[in-house]
Amino acid sequence: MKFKYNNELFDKISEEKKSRILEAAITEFADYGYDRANINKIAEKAGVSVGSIYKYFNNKQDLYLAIVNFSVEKLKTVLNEIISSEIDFLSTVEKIIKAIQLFSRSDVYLTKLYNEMATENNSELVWKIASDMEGISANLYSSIIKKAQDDGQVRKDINSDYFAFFLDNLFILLQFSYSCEYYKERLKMFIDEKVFDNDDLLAEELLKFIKGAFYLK
Amino acid sequence: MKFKYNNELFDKISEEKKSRILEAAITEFADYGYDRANINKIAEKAGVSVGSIYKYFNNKQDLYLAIVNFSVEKLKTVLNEIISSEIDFLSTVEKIIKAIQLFSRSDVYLTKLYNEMATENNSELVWKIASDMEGISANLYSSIIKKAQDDGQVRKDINSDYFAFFLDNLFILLQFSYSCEYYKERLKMFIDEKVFDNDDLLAEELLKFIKGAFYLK
Amino acid sequence: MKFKYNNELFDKISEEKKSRILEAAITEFADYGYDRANINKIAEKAGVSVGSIYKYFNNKQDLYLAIVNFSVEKLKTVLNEIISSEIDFLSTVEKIIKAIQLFSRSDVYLTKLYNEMATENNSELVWKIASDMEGISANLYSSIIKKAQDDGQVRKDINSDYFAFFLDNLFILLQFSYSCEYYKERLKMFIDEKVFDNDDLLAEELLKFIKGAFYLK
Amino acid sequence: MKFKYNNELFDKISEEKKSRILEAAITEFADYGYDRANINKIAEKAGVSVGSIYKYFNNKQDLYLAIVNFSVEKLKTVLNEIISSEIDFLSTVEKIIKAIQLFSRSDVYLTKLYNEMATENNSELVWKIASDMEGISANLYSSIIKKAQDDGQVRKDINSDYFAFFLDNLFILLQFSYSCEYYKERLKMFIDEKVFDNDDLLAEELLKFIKGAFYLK
DNA sequence: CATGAATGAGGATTCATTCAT
DNA sequence: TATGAATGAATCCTCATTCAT
Repeated sequence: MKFKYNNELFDKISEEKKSRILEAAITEFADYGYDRANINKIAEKAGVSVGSIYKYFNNKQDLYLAIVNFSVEKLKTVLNEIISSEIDFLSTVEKIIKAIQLFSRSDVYLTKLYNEMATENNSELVWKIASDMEGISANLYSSIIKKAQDDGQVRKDINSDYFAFFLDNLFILLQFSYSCEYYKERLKMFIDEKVFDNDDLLAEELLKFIKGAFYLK
Repeated sequence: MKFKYNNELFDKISEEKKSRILEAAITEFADYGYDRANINKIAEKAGVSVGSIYKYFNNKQDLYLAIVNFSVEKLKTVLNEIISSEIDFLSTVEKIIKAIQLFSRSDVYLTKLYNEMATENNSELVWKIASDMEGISANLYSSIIKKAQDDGQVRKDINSDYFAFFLDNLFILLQFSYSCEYYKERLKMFIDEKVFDNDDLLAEELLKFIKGAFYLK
Repeated sequence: MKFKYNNELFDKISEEKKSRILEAAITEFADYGYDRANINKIAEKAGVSVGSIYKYFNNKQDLYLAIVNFSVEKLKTVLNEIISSEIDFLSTVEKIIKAIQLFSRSDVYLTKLYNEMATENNSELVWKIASDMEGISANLYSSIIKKAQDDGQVRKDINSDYFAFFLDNLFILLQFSYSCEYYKERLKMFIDEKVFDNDDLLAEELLKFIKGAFYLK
Repeated sequence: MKFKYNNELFDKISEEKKSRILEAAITEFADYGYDRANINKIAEKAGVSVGSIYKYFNNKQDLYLAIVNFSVEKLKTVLNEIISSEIDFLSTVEKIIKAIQLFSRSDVYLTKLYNEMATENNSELVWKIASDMEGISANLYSSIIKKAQDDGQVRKDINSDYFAFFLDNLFILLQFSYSCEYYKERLKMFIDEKVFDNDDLLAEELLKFIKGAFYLK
């Protein structure tokens, strides 16, 4: 299913203006959270009028959903590239971990936004967002695992859906731990202050963890 | 380190009134998030005056931190009971999983609150909260793993700190998946609508996942 | 030094609207004092929204400082006209006395405001206001006196700075005595109920007082 | 006329408790002004309960009036001592100036309070306060001047009531200039930063000013 | 279409005053 | 009489949204 949160007018403006608006919105929402984010400041940062913002998007929530959607698409692209490279399961996982580390460092705001979004209490909004992510990880991981099981790379006595879920859980918290203040502090408390200086070690241990879980020889 | 977010006056009032206020606050903060939570409504729900709330707590943030602290203590109690029961590693993990499932169902608001809290953008606040949780999971899990390694229950070629981190990640997202709207929707997408009707299956698969990761025979 | 307490937006609106807002603010602040003055009431009186007030001025204090500044400018204009008329010292003093009497009657609120302002306990605010008035009386009177000394109109065995200060003291309390409740009551007690019916007598006696002090033949 | 602003109960408590309450109130009112003064803080500072304060005084305004009254009495005592010493006019004035300088330095709060009080906008309150001060300066100065005129010390072509008023104006602003932030800044602008290091010079010049005004040979 | 000034409802916080103990 | 916990009205300020130009 595909949702559209912007009005037609937004489709017509220049790509440059579009991205100026999206970037401004992502930064503001990620920095202050949904509630404290200020539409007037977003307009100013983007160099357009508030009036225009409201011509492009019906309201604050729609603008929010639009950028969430935008960030999801960006993530999908990264993941799809990895998946389509047709390598073995473990290498795929390793690539994903590295990609998350890279992505979370460069696109901090997108991950913060994801976390912010997941906290949203408005249930209608939650449903819209969750649906929006549909298929992205759930089906993706599940099918990779099934394929790996067929190939004999992964143990067969596991439920691929549940294991896809656990795998994604590890990935999600990895992202948060690289982007969101609270989870960063938390990671430091588990390891130490210097944990962020050694991405490879973390990747290596996580891979070991996952490898064990999936019973890879 | 130990913080105290309420004023002395709060210590003096009846336990019944205390819990009325804490419950009202937890519900409000968990339902609406920090920003949209309304102190006046909390006071009304708790059956006290706003003035009293501000006699007990210096401001909205302190009230918030107080209930976070309160929920952390509640979690600690549950975990400590399990840990102190001196059983083998795998049984401990199993007990924790079951406890999370139970706790998350009964104390939905506490977990929602945790999620809400972890999203907070105010960095000073984040630091206070994170410090507050110090030792709870980080040291706890790490030491259990180390002990299990010494006992020969768990593989020795892993870094106990990192594995404690991954383990906690799985637990945290398990909690969220039972309490927070977004994560509930997400879990449904990974498995199906009926996933919440079969807690045991989820527990079983997660245990299998962790067992594999920790290389238990 | 020159301060600006309003935002640019305020400069752009119509003179009519500007003065509606300033008048409303002056009246409210002078009637109730800084603390009890109500921004919402000011907005209502001025026929604009609270939001607009806060677009024009950053906060209550800035609005207050803006009108203080405004009233100072008004006073300066009156004084400068008198000074620049190039008459002898005693005539200048006489003109100032008459001007104060006139001004205090017509612009009661400005003087009440001055008194209110001088009472302000917030020291940062006090410094801003005092600096704002810089040069208005201090340098003005002092230089007039010096010039009068050079001309032989005024005795030379006095310190012109101190005498300027004493002179201004007399002027300030004259203003208060015509505008502020307390000082009005006080004046009545010194003279009688009908003192305000005979401005000329007061002016005449004050002139006599000052004339003696400055040793004019 | 004599007013009483405290309830009978206040008369019965120990002098020590009385003065603890009055001192606390004077400090608070002078520091923060009538509006921002906090009755609960006054009670705490004085070491009594709020309930007691409200047993002793009907409300905030009455407590305020009571301390104003108290401070007036203190001033009266100082002035009466000077007046009753039966010296010549100029020496009396000199003594008063020195007394003001001394008093304003030691009892800063009383003078700040006077200024605060004089700004009060509530007209009923103003009338009460002004009446309270009745006779203190008005009649006092006027009669001294009349006596000095009879003695031939002071010129006879002046209205003693008006000149008493001008004289008191100079005294009042002298007090303010030693006690109140705004007037202190103002004095510095007339003279310089070091003006407060040389009380004698100021006294000398003021005496010169007054001497001239009163035509003393 | 774009602009950006104007709107006004909503919420955290304070503090004079009361009253049960 | 003394206490001090409880009350709740009152007010500054923000910001999503509108609409005249």
